[in-house]
Amino acid sequence: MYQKLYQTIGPRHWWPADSPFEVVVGAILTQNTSWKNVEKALGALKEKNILDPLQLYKVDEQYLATTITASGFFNIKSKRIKSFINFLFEHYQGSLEKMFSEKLTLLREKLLAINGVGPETADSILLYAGGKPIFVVDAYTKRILLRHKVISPRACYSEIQELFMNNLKADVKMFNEYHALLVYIGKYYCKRVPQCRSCPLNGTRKKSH
DNA sequence: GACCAGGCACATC
DNA sequence: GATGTGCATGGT
Repeated sequence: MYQKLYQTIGPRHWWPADSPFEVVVGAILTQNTSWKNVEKALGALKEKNILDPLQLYKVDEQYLATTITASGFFNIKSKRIKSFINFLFEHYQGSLEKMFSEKLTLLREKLLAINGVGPETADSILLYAGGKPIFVVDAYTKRILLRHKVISPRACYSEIQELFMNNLKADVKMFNEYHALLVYIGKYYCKRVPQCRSCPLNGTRKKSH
């Protein structure tokens, strides 16, 4: 799959960001959110000159929330960005470089312990900001593998991640491109299946309001 | 107006 | 442990 994708589409030059720190913030902002909206929020942070560890450490959580409204879930994401920043200062004097000098498995555990950082966010940070050999699994990855009947609908994150990592050599460049290519084709060719409006099973889920 | 987007935490059973 | 739900904006 990787060879075919890479040969036909070519390198994706991921992650789209000017710095490793921007990758970290983007990884939190993009949780269940389209990248277009994330770009707006990142632009607003740059506009206010607060897209760096120290500025975000000093900034008020409420002010941060109003700055990133375009990305949606802004109250919760403001809290999550603050959680990460506090972690960064508490353990690494606000330095991403120091953070990434930590042993990979230990750092992953520490990242997962931060409120608001789950497996995909942690792995995105490790691979795309830290250049660590870890495979990122996202909604597109799961959906594509599901359509190709490579995994079961019940497959969990670690199960899918191990499928890649146990069968491929730990190559940062390849992991980077592979995931980026999956997202690229997923956006165009592997959309969610539309629900059938007339199906009586629809509407069983309560509408939020 | 409904549906969707590069998740995650938490309540409830 | 599994399942359901809130979080929210902007594009189609």
